[in-house]
Amino acid sequence: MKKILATAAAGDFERSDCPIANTLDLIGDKWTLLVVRDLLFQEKRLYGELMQSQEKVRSNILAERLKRLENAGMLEKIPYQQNPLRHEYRLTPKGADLFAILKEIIRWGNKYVPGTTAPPAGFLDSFEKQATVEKKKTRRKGS
Amino acid sequence: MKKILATAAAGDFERSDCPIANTLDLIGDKWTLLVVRDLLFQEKRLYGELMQSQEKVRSNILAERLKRLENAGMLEKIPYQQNPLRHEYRLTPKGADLFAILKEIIRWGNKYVPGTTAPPAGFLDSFEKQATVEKKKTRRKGS
DNA sequence: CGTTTCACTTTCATATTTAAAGTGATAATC
DNA sequence: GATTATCACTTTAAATATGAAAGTGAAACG
Repeated sequence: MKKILATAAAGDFERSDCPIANTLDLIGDKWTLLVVRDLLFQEKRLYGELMQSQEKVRSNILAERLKRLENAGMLEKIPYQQNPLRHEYRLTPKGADLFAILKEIIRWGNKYVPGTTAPPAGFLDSFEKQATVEKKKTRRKGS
Repeated sequence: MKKILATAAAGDFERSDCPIANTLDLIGDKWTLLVVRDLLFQEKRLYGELMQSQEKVRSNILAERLKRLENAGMLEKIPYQQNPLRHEYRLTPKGADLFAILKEIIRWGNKYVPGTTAPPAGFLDSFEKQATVEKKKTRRKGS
């Protein structure tokens, strides 16, 4: 009666030993990298915040992607209160390292897809190699 | 009786103005970038060659992805003989520019997915900014 | 006690993917 | 010259994933 929740990514055997194929098995869809984008660039931490994306991700898809990212060790679910139990999501170094991929996707998109907005100058640089470092204090509650 | 073949990518309206979202609408799946990989790094040009991928792409998927890439202006289908009409596939500059994204995906995969093979040293550099330049002559048939 | 909010989960219709077989135009073999 | 093979796809049917919407449980609010 459970549901095994083993959508590849887990211990299913690989399609090949190609780093591209294996990476696509983890992030090769239309939503995963948007979640990472929000966690990384928008510094969203809560489920409700992640639901606010411009692309209107559906609740079931978001929940499933968060679970996948967590299972793959790219995301951590950290409890920050009891009653009701609530947690925040944070990228691990593995997840935050997707930054380099995201950066090139942004560059390509801005160059070839008309109408896409470019991040303000210098914006990406600020995430360059410290993406996983704590932001300011640990900042909670008050935006 | 036709089939409109308008799987997003075409003139469907966008999810947002985010370059990541828009790029994912073009390449955000498990196969498209593998096709680009073969065209770019393996220098495959024919349908039959592309079918040989380690990941065993299905014929219908390959055909559909080639069509999508072509519709999106990332790929050109160039006839090289009549009777029977045959063509080769070549990336346009837009398609070849996916190189930067691929390179970061390879880097990430090699770093975080155990068992993935890394390209030989210097291999990627040779594609750096001349990815679209004609390779050698135009080489056909032999080799 | 009744209504809200938050963080999901469930359900169900639709869309995409997988797997496998089929098709049409030649080219090669018997 | 009929049979078989090859290439480049297409079609079909079943399995899986996604999209849209409604539902759930545990507080917190009024």
